Amino acid sequence: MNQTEEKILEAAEKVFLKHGYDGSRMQAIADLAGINKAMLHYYFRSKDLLFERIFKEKFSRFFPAIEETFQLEMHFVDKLCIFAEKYIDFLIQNPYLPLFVLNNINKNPDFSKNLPLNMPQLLLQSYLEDVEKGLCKMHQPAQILITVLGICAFPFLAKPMMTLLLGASDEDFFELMQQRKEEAKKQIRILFEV
Amino acid sequence: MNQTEEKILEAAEKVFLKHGYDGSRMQAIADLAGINKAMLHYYFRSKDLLFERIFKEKFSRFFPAIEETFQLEMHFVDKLCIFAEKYIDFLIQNPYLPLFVLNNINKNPDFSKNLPLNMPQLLLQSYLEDVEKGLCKMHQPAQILITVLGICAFPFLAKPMMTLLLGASDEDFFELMQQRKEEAKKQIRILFEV
DNA sequence: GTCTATATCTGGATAGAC
DNA sequence: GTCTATCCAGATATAGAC
Repeated sequence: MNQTEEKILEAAEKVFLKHGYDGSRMQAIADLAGINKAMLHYYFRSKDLLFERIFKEKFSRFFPAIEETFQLEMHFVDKLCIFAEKYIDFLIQNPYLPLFVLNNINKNPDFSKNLPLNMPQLLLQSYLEDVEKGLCKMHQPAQILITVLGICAFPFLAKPMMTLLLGASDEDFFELMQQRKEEAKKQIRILFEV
Repeated sequence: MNQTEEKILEAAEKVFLKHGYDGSRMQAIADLAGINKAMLHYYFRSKDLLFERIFKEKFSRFFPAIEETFQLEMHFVDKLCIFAEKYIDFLIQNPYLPLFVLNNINKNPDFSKNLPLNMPQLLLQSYLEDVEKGLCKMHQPAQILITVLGICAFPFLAKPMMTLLLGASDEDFFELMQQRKEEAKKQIRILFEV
């Protein structure tokens, strides 16, 4: 991959993440990359393909490295806590990611194959073991998944609303997210630990 | 407001909510309303103004009728529970609303005036009273706000992801949301009640 | 108020020189 | 590989008849 291609990808990522597919202009990407519009087509043929390239990469990163976490030898709730902390740290670095992924996930119907579909399985298995041992409260697995992801990801989805509601600056928000890591772990323990 | 105008608004709402501003076509709105494209401009001048009309209405409804709930005479946690149940019911009727509002909230910078900015105040006041009485656990108010809204709204933001991850149908999802009401109340009590 | 026809412009994509 | 110039479809918006 040469330098021009990389510059394009970098620019496309920024523009698409901020404005979405429909709101993005090839001209804007070219300008940001400091090259000509024709180059975009030379390297990626079409807007569609360029977008798909960006989306697939972002999508795969949105589904966090949950597998490695859940293969560790520890209690289910401890795994959830480790996951939450790592995930929030990741989202602090990529605050636009959740909204971008959720907006576009339904547009391309053939992304199922990229999905870590064993993720719910891994989670479920680890969960059931600890329920049996009496280490973990009984919940509906789907609700646990929603709840934990929500605790971590919702603040980033709601960032513009929150800064407005609370009259907070960007710095305030990121400070709040630093604290959110401890808050998340506390909540997870209260909710799921026996 | 005559019948044509209403049909347009109805159609515009559906199209904008589903495709967003950039992804929506005036032609699509006209088709859905069963009228001509020119009529849209006759009644609303431009796409921008039509969109703004829809967004403002949706935006004001996204901020739930929290005021009336929080003026009731009861404990803070009970208020949260009532709010959660009402709000999830509302979102079941308007599942696209959260994503739509969060996507566009940053685009129009002058919506601050429409904001129920006394909402955090009302919440805070009720909260502090009960903390003092020892009825409610100590938390950071901003974290409470994020958490409660997240418990209710995140599932709807994540709907496409969830149905994909869980291999669920639309019916399954709405069934899950019905159960979410009880789950939400349970979680709120565990998290915030002494 | 409602329609058809049309003007105008924007933006993705291509041709072709270098 | 990189650029300039250009094509062309599609979208908003308007003109003008009825």
